[in-house]
Amino acid sequence: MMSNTKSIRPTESELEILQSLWARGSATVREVHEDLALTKDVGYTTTLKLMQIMHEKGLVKRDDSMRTHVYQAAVNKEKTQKHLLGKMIDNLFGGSPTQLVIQALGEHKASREELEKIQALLDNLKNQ
Amino acid sequence: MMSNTKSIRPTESELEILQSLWARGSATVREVHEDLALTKDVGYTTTLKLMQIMHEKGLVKRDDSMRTHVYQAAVNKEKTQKHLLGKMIDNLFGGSPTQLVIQALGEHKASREELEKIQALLDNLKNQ
DNA sequence: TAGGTATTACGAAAATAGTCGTATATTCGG
DNA sequence: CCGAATATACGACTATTTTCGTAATACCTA
Repeated sequence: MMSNTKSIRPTESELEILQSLWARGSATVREVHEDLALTKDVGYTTTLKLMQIMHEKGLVKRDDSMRTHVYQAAVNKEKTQKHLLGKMIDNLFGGSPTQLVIQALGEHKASREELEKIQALLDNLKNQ
Repeated sequence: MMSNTKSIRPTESELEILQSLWARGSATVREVHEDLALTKDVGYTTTLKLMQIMHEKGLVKRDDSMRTHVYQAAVNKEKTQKHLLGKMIDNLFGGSPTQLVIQALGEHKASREELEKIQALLDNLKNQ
């Protein structure tokens, strides 16, 4: 194996698009654009252009056998999360994932249900 | 109160410099540059220029009463961490801090001691 | 004190991101 | 069949970030 050594470096805007694609599975430019338009004011052709660039970069795949192309993320969501999380841990938390977790838990509220989920994971880690 | 509504947006390079300043407390351009030079290949005047720009932006303070200026971070480390963490949660984890915590815990090993620290925090959150 | 070294200031180039207008092609309703 | 709506391609422009060369100045030391 050992295929994905190349570093994943989506930009801010590219991440927004990837989120839409991850959520939808596959989508047209228009659909993605409608997602983006919910939170920011941007032109359709801008979204189109970005997705074309992402296609060149290999961040997305597309089926262009139809007039309306259908896109999919070409990078795995969890891998990307892992990658960028690792970068943030290095860049901002002096390499300590724990520090990051503490900050995240301390600052951003989680529901009881979510806390239980984390507890379960934690138990699991402790029994190893 | 209510002073810091302005958004903290250090770039990648600026973050590297901030890390050096946070670690050192205060430092000259040369010292910061030596830190950066450990991990990347960049010219001295580049570091200088960046720090000058950061000064204009208000990301760093400096004492220029001496010929050799002495810099300090002007933004709080924890605040910056929080801010960027929040952005990452939005951009990459669909707004769920729990997802981020789970990824971080799952992927990056923590020592037993660190797990205990997280457990303590978690207990605390649960009793509220 | 003269010459080499270190420091800051500054301008400008190079690289990267994000924006959109316009041209062209396709589809679809009436 | 025609016109409106919708899609892609593509170039160009703007803004931001990163890079560094060069000049001016201060410092140090032999």
